[in-house]
Amino acid sequence: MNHDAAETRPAAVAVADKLTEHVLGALTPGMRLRSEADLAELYGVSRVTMREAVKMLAGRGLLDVARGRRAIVRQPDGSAFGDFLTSLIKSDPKCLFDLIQVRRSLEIQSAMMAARNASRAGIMAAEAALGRMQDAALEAGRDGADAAAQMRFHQADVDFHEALALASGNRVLSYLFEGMSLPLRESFYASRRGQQLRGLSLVDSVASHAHILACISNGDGKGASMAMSKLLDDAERDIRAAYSPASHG
Amino acid sequence: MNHDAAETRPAAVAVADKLTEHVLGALTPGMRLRSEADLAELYGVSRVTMREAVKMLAGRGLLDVARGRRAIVRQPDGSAFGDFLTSLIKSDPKCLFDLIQVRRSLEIQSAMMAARNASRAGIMAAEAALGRMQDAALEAGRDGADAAAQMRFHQADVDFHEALALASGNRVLSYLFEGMSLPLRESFYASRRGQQLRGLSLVDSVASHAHILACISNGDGKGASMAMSKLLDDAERDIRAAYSPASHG
DNA sequence: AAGCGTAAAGTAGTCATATAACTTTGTAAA
DNA sequence: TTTACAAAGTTATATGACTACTTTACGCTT
Repeated sequence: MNHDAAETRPAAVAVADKLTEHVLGALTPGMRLRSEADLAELYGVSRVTMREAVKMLAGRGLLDVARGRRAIVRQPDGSAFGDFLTSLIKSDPKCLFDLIQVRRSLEIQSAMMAARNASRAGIMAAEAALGRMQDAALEAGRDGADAAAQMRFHQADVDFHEALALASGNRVLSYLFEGMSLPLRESFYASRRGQQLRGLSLVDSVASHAHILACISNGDGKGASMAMSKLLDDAERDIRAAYSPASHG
Repeated sequence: MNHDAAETRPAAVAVADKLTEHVLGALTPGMRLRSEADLAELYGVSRVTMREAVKMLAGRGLLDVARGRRAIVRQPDGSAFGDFLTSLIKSDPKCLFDLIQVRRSLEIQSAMMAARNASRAGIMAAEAALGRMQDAALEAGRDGADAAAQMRFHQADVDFHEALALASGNRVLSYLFEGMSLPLRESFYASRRGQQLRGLSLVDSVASHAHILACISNGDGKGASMAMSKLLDDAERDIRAAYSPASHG
């Protein structure tokens, strides 16, 4: 009998859906797919069509394809979300501020949950990131315009917040932060520019982060979330000041 | 000078990147791309390679491709995020609870901001969704197992929360809720099953939502966020009860 | 026996060409 | 003006060939 009753979708799309289901249902990250030729025969399409289906999955971030070797199933990560945010902000830069607000509430949640759930290893990871922040802050402090040190500071900053998300035990939170980190990098440098006019320095920022971590390791969720809230309020104020033309005379 | 110095990436990937940049930089949603043949010539690759590049962008959700008509630039929406969440939960169902917690903090943020920023039109949209919730709740109430009415209720529920996000003026929030709605649908039905054993009914849920909306239209952000927090606490409790084997005897 | 290098096989990447199927457009008839 | 239909535009799919890279296997050297 007829198996699909007038399939209207292109074969490549139909095959991509079947392949997606197979990848998600029967395969785990790191596993290799069969060769394109095998898959093409398996799904009853040509190699060209099969390749288009694979490319759609690759675009979605489900597969890693490389020359000469069979495609492998990707570990889930925040890049799909990050790509979406990047294109969104590129098409409407105002969304950067929307993102900053979203980040704020997620960070507060993250700090709260980390205080409740963090393991000793999780706290140590955050401490390590904090140490790297401190090192970079001191280096950047000696030379106010040390771009490399500022970059290291920002990376350590991101690492700190991702360590907190990891310590919270909430994987979705981790992926979200990972995805946000790239689009947010831009706003960081804007805020640094702003902070040269204003008060807060990198060293003060380290102290604020240290306070958050102290609350977390004491299991003080309320204190951690309040401290995080204040940290991000300050950061947002600096970013807005850096972007708005009103501040400087 | 030489422009690519031993290009190691496949041509399809390089072309996809260039096309992405072009789409994001020079085109707006709704615009049509040139024909594949034109693009292939423009980028100096064969039609096959060009099609693979286009398919990658389609997989990322940047383009809508259909047979016979040129590809059009998609309006940004939450589907890329939703696809990611769907595959994540499929590969690890525990992440559903992580998502529910993330949703909780975003909803609180949404309610708070809606109270501050909602226009009259935005509030009316939420009222309309609330009306549909009420209608569906009453219908479902007459027949306790009316699956169609429950489905309408859930859709209206989603509409209500998306209306709030829209009213908040934060586009990122809107996209996030849109993306979460599908993966969360599953948890809704689970909680309904739970609620047949427990107290809260659909009608009570409508009342809770109405209270939130009342706070928002009064500009009471604190009240709105507290009410939202309580609503979602109850919802999460029901969902956990429905999923855990411990509750029922 | 162990290590190494090279040949062979496996695999993804790219191309040219042909044809089918669908959409849009232009034109002529009602 | 509306409808019907033909023509052009465009995407979808297949076949076959060839290239370039990766992995594997085999035999040689040490």
